[in-house]
Amino acid sequence: MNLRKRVAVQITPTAPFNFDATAYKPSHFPSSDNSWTKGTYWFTLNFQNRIYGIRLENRGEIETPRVLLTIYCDRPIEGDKIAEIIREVKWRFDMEADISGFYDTLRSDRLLEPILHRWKGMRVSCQYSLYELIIITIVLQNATVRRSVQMTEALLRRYGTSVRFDQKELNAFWRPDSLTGTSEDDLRELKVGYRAKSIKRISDAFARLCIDESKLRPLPTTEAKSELMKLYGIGPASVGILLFEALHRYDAFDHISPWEQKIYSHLLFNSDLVSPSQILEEVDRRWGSWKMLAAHYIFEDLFWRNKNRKVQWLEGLIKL
DNA sequence: CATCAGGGCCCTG
DNA sequence: CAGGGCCCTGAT
Repeated sequence: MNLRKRVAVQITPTAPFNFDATAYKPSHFPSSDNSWTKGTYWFTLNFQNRIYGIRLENRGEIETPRVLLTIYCDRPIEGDKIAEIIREVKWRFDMEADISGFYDTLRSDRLLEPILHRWKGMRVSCQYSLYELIIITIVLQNATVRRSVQMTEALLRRYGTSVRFDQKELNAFWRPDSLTGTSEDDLRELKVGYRAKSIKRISDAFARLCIDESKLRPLPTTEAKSELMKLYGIGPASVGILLFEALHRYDAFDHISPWEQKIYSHLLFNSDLVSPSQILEEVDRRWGSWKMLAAHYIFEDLFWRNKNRKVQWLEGLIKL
């Protein structure tokens, strides 16, 4: 699919805004629906039954942010569509957030202080819709990163749409109702294993509008959480990711997986292994309602440093 | 070659 | 509430 029509709009996020740290997350596994180089981020957007290519370009500075948004489509883009896409993109990259309280409150935390400085203006962000992020959390379950990548790409190749725009070739996610005629066995052929059941049942739930992202966004966290947990295959680990990344709940931190436990044990206690409950108590005490955003800063900083030059103690804790 | 765990979750007893 | 089973893969 060739997306030849385009419209460009300028966006002004709230300051401080760190473009690259917001668009590109080194802790996330790579996938063919997005691409990043310093100052530019491309991704596909399956939105309101239409497929778009999006390019974001940094046209400002951290304290005077400006982003040029270019929308690509295979047909002319109407004005009301443009407005809705702008609103959606602003939301997904948390561009209108005010996190000054985060910096003010946690400035004096010894572990965070240098990190807040290095990554000032980084926001939680997720280029995906809620449904798409759910698929990501499903393929993360009980799998190494390499296998998660394999499953994602297999699904995108089979059910997604390949689009070309701005000399990029990326895959767009399918819509939930695209899997209506698909069986679990069809999905299993893509080597997703027992996750086929979750993918099928969750896609059906979204297709039947049993769950609606726009209704979930304004809900109190506890309610949003219980709605999401009703989905087959979504448990405590996945819901944490969803609440933070898709719904921007900065305090969504009440579950720790074994690999994260090792990292927090090292960072917070300088120890090999501290119990999850002790870690949860400590992050709540130190970072309060900002605890997941704080953890996000720490993880992205860690992964970024590890990408450039291997962090010794991290070796062996994360399997790729 | 076999065995096992890996960025969980569901179900059972 | 603890623990077994689940798909598949690469590591050992």
